[in-house]
Amino acid sequence: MTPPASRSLIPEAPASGWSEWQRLPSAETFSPRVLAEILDGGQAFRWQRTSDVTWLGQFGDGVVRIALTAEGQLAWSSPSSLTAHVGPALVAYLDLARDSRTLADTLPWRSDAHLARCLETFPGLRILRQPFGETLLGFLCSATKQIVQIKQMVALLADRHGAPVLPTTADRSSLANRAAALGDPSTLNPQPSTPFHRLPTWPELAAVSEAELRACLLGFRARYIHQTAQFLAAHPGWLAETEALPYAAAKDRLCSLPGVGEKVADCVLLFGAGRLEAFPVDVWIIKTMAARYGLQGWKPAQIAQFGRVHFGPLAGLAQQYLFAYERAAARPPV
DNA sequence: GTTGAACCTTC
DNA sequence: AAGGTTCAA
Repeated sequence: MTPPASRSLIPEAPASGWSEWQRLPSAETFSPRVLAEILDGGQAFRWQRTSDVTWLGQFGDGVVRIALTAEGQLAWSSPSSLTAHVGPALVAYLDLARDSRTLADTLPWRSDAHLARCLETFPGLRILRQPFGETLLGFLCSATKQIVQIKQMVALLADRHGAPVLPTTADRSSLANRAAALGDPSTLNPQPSTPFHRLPTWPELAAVSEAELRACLLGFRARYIHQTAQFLAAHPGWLAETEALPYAAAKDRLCSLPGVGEKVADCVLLFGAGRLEAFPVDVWIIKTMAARYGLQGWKPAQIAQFGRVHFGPLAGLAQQYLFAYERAAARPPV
C-alpha cells in the first residue's frame, strides 16, 4: 500500500468518487515541462492537462489523474472502482522500475555536446510503456498529422467505438437494481452513461466499417486501420507474438501491416513495447540530424542507421531527447 | 533501388 | 503544411 501523499503538497483535493492522491514508488522528480513532454509530447495521445501540474489520462482500462507535488514528485488518483487496478498499471505504464537518469547517463553525451544539451534541457524525460495494441492504433492515425489532431481522432474512436470504463458493469447493474427496488424511474435507463471510454480493441475495430472510421476524421488512415483490423481478426495471437519478438523481427512483421512503414513500426516498438533501440525517423529527426549533426540530404533509412550506430542500444531514448529539444527550439520561447 | 504524387481533413 | 505510407513510373 502506498501511503497517501501529504494533502498539502497537492494543489487540489481529489474529486468525489476518486481515490486519495497516492505517491508513486519512485524517487524521481519532474518539472511540469518535462512531465508535459512525457505525457503529451507525441508518445501518447490520451492525456489532457487539467492545470499547470495536473493531468487526466487513459490507457488500457485505466482512467487516472496525475499531479506533481510541490517537490516535483508524482502522485496519482483514480476513480475508486479502478484504483486497485490502476496503481500497478500506472507504474508499468510510466516504466518507473527504470531510473531514467541512470539510463540517460549511459547515452554517449560525453562525446556529443548537442546530446548533452538535450539531456540538460529535459532532465528525467522517459519513454512510456503503453499497451501495444493501443500504440499501434495511435500511430496508424499519425501520418501527416499534428499531435492535436491525432488526439482528436483517437478521442472520437474511443467515444464512438470503445467500451465505457465507468461505471463498471457491476456498479451499473447494482445501481439499476437499487433504483428499480426504490421505484426510481430516472436511473432505470442511465444516460449514454459515462464520460470515459477506453480505446476500441482490435477485435472491436474489426466490426467497424471503413465508413464509420472515416466519420472519426481519419481520412485515408481509415482504410489502413480497417484493413489492419481485418488482418488481425483473421490472425489471432499475431499481435501478442509480434510484441514478444526481438526488435528486428517484430519490426519486419509490423511493417507488413497496411499503413505501417518503418517510422510507425519504430514508434510502436519504442513507445508500446519498451524497445529502446528503435529509432523512429520523422521530419523533426531529419531536421535535427541535418542541422546539428551535419547530415544534410540524408535519407530516412540512412539517418536511422546512423542513429543506431551513434547513439547505441538506447538510441530511441536519445531520439526522444533530440525530438523534444528540436520542437521546443521551434516554438516561440515562453 | 529512387523519386514523386496521391491519399483525407483540419488547424 | 501537417510526426507517413503506398503505388507507379
